Amino acid sequence: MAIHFYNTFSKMKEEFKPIEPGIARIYTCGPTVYDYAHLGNYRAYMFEDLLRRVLKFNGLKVIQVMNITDIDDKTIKGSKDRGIPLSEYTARYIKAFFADLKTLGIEKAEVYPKATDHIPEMVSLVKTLMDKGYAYQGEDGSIYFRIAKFEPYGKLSGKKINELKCGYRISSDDYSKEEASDFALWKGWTPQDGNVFWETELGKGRPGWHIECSAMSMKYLGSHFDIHCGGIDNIFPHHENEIAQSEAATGQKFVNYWLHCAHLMVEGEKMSKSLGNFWTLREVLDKGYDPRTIRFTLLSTHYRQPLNFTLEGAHASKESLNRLYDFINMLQRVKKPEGKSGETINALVENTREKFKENLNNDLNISGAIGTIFEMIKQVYLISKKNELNQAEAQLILDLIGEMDTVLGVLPSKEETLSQEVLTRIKLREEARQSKDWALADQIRDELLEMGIVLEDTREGTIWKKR
RNA sequence: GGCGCGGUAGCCAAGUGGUAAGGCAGAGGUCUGCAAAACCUUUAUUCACCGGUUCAAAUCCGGUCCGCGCCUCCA
Repeated sequence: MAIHFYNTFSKMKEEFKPIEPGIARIYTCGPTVYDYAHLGNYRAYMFEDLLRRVLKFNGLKVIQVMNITDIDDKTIKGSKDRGIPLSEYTARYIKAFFADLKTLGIEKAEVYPKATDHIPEMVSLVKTLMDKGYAYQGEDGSIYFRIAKFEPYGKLSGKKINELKCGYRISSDDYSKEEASDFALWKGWTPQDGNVFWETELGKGRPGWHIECSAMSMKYLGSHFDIHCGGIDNIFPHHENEIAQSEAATGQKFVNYWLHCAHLMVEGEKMSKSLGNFWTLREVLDKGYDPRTIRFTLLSTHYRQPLNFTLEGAHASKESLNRLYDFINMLQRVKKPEGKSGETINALVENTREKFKENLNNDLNISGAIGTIFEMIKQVYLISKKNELNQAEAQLILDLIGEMDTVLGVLPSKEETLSQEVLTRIKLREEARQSKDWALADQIRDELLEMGIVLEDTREGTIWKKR
């Protein structure tokens, strides 16, 4: 089944054809580790997680590279303000970042290169650009990319250089450029940088922001690879600049498919640090939401739609997942050896699998894919209601859900257990119910509910679940 | 101003030519000792608005209104 993605470059949905059959090489713009990442950042990483999972679901091997930007104005400022070395300052945020990824169930990329570990690669790339006349050194010692020489500049973002508003953030280094829109490949050392600098063939200084992505993606994925992702705000200037640097240096096409996700909104505005309206993962978890609920919330809206994050929405996600979990519990309790649903279940499972995949392969239509799961749930409940479901069929459905969860990643990783003490209380309640001591039975049920354990009395006896 | 995305029920959200998925929330009912879960019924004669194309439009075309993003920190 063909996979289609919306390519920012062509502004159209295109069939995905990997350069090397069977392998998808992906570069995803990662975090700048000057602070804790916020939910908006994680929306982007969640989208990239979905992308890699869907590719794998289709049987492709994925090689994903995600950079860690550990050198820029903000990290330098942060380390100076705290009076600690840059690497020590960034280490805590790198650690927090990986911890959050784990919490959210985001699969690890194959490579997480740090900018500071790749200075030689960047220097070499800048030298190539200088040799080819695409870069020049300004009076301030910085090296700039000569946009005027790269004719296709603007082809990703649809911007024309002469129409760009002049930046309002004109700093002294702008007087060293030939054109205001030229961007820094290498920044000459200034006193503000303190002891953060590298002595290289380009002089004393540090890399510009964009060059790391070109140097590191080419190192790990080759000079021409399949997919490059990021937030929509990276289209310009970041990705535009990456194309310019990379293609000017190698003379070949940099990336085939550019995928960008829309922003996470909060009360109608994008969540960002500069607006001060951001929530970290920890803050949301502290409001009592399960990590899987947050994962599902971030995942369940199509990546090109702005996602308005609200507590009401998180609640809806939580209840949706509960419906799924209850359904799984029900299937696990089916013990009937015989049944007469036969063909119906087989057809339903096949059909659901097909539609699920079809939706995902249509530009990662996760909302549609999730819809197919809940449609199936309803159908299966109707069949089970008539007591026509047997154990083998229940297992078939459980297997399908397990398969689909390789994409969703919302099922609990291991079975939950109760303490002996709680099990004893449940047993006591059973006895109370036998002797129709409803007061005691209800009291125990309320007691356990306080502890987050829900009891349900079914035909086959009492079952429990954690909520 | 330039470029881009969008407006579908109380909320979230699929659906790109064939007669409105799904989730949450609400109401009534079945089941239950009571609950819970599940099921049934119910909640958009209609997809921002106005024209047009078509046998047929939420979907295509033109226009209008509104919201959001980017235009050198940003996921």
